[in-house]
Amino acid sequence: MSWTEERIDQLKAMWERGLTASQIADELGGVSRNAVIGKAHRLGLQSRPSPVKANETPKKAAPAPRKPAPVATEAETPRAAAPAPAAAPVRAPAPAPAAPSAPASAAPAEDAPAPAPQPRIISVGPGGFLRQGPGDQQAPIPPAPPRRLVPAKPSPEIAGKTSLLDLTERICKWPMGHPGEPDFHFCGEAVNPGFPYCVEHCGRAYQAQLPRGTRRPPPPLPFGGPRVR
DNA sequence: CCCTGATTCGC
DNA sequence: GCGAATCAGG
Repeated sequence: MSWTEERIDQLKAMWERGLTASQIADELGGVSRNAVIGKAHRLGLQSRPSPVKANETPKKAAPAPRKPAPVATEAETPRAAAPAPAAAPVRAPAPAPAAPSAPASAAPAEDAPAPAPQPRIISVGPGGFLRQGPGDQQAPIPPAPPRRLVPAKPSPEIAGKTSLLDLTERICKWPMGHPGEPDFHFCGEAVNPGFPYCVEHCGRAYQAQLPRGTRRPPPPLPFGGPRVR
């Protein structure tokens, strides 16, 4: 597979929607998770909260000398120049713990040496909209209407259920409900190793065939029959 | 173990 | 440019 313009668009959209690289990968198909990540980086899409990127401590030597430098001879250049330890990157979090009993209008503290620039206090209203003060209107708000290439919301009934997108090789794919119904989803249990279903549903799916003539209630099947749950 | 994203580096 | 291999945190 190659990165056609269309596939790149999908990648961008999904990446920006916060889907994981894995999800994106098997959604696009034909590419690996790594390919997706690699492409994303090359595209300049960058990092959403990465689990492994939290700390930026420049301590210690190179973290991953992938190439174990070919046998360094003793003639190794004497290294004495220690790179400047880089002054602490002045981070200005200014959490501004609003003192409960201190009305903001109170003493302006005339001699306050460093009245840390009070961070804009914004709040999030219902629907995720940012509330802003009257004077806060920031003109250029280009919320770049990202084209939804995929349904934005799965419908509330599905929330918390195992949807098609959640299926992996180790998730039970036994359908719950009927396809097309609003609450149709999948079992989602851990799979019975080597099977597409969990143990319970393997029991339903795989039943030894008894000799002909033996009257038995037909085994409940995933589809077709009356509701199976 | 599983997952995640980041990075490196041979192709 | 691509992506497997590897690293590293959760």
